[in-house]
Amino acid sequence: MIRAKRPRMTPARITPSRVTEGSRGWAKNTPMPMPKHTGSQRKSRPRCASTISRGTCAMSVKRRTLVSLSPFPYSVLNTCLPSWRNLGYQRVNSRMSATSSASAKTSPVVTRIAPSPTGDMHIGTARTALFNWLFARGHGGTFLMRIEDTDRARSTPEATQGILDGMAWLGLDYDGEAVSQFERAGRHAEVAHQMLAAGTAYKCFATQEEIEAFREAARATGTSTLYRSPWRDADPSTYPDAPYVIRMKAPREGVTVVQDAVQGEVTFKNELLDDMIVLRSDGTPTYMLAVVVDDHDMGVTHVIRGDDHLSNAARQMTIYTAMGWPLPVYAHIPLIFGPDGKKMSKRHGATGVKEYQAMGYPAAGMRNYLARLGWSHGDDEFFTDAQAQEWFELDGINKAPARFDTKKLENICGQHLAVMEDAEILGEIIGYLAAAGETKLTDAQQTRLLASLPFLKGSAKTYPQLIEKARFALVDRPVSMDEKAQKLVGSVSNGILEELTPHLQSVSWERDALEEAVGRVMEAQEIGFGKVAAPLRSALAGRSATPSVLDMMVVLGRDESLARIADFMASEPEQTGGTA
RNA sequence: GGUCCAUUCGUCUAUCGGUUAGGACGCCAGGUUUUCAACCUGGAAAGAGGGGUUCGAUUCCCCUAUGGACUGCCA
Repeated sequence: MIRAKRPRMTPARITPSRVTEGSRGWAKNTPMPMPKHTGSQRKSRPRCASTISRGTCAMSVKRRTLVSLSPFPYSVLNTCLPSWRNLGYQRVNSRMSATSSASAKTSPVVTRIAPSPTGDMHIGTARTALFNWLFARGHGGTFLMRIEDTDRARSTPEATQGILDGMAWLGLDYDGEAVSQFERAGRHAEVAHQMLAAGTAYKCFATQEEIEAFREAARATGTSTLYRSPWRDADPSTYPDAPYVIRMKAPREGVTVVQDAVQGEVTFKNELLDDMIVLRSDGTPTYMLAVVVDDHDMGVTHVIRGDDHLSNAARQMTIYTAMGWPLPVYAHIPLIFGPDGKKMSKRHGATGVKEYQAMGYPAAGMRNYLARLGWSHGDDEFFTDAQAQEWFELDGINKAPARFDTKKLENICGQHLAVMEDAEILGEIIGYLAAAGETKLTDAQQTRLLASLPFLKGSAKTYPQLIEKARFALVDRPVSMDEKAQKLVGSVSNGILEELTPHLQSVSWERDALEEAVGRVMEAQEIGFGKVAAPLRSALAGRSATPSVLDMMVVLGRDESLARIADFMASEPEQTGGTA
């Protein structure tokens, strides 16, 4: 089945490939990409329309794959899926249950990835993005991108670009434009003041020094460091003429229950929740406010994020309550650990998405592995994007953190490489070489590489491995020999090749015919295939470990193959030692 | 310290009260072979510990241990 029709947002104006130093990735004061869900739009918007214009070479190849592998009619999905109907959307808070459960049943899925551009895109962020992408795409929904750059001191354009590049590499296409959270500060402040006016938030004039002093003392005496502002119920007539922050007037009694699609029902005592700051004394919003306002304004229905945000969810709910907004479905997914069970960090080697691209893992394998890390669909290990989209559900996500296992990543990558289209592989190799800072392939090298892929791709797991196997096709004459290849050369090597040459010259240059030619030498000399292959291998590739000698000759062609054999015989006139 | 979360082969996981606890990666042993891989066959390998509930617990509850997250005018 072809998923040619996919609900799309307006075509992207900012694209990963087009965002460069001069361009921040979004326009100032652009409206939020509010999803418009109508049946006709869903049916009439071709999925490829914006993707082709958006992509790099590798991307568009990937996209075509996605489309061609695509799964099932949208209508089927809506009828059989949402497990969240039973989980996240039923609010304990009776005030909200009416609105939220109603919207859960009628509104299509909208998810988002909201990374903060303060460093390289973490592999865990990539997996969170993947889960959101899979969920949205599998449900005919919308997947949005928001850059959480409200921390002006730590946010950098480079990191933003890195995120967009990482998403592009992984083939995680989002709808609409990337949204800058910082650009929306005005709207956030507006909401803060609305809550202030409504009395669900209050001005707090405590200085940072005062609060820090309080915490210091609390730590010293071992009491709670939770700050209780004296301004919570202060008479406005007593307000000083001084900078203030706006804090939520959070409930202090009872409990807040987070209905989480992954974690289940998680209860927090309200007395342990603080009156979090939503607007700083300089008038800028905090993350806690911005994330809620933006998720609401963007129409996000499902918040799938790392479980380090679980307790934040309880606190953020007070903003939803204060504004009377329906809650999204929460799904807090466990973090990824390193092989030693500790949080994935630099100590474990690569943590950045970019690094994985530079190590030469195919993106499809990366997606498959990352999806399988902490999520399962029965015993399925190897699957296409289309299958993952069809199968992905929140209740398939594990609650326990999973460890990152490079061996399994490689294995999955190898399986994907084996079934990928040659042109797609070539495109990704070009991307890999660029990411790794290696020299580009010449046109001639690309041609030979492409010709060798059909028999090479089944045995490599990563692009560096593939390139190593294709080395024979990438080098120019004269072919230099390494030590091991040298050792395979014996005193009879030249004799064998001398005898082989006329047979090769007279044969039609096809695999079977070449095999026959080798066979004639085997017969005449009464030796096995290996005996002939050894010097031939050294002559053709200059290495002891190579693809099949027959395959190599086919790829190299008659002239090049014979020339390499002639080179070999000319340069090794006095062979001695080795395995004669 | 407090709050919250987690715990099935080394690793990723299946199981949704009754199974000889299944699969995958990795590992080991064979096989195939034109070198290296790949591939094929087989094998070893698990319910953290202790209490309950139940006719019956890996599965439900409690405690302990261990690991993790949060506890900012960071996100």
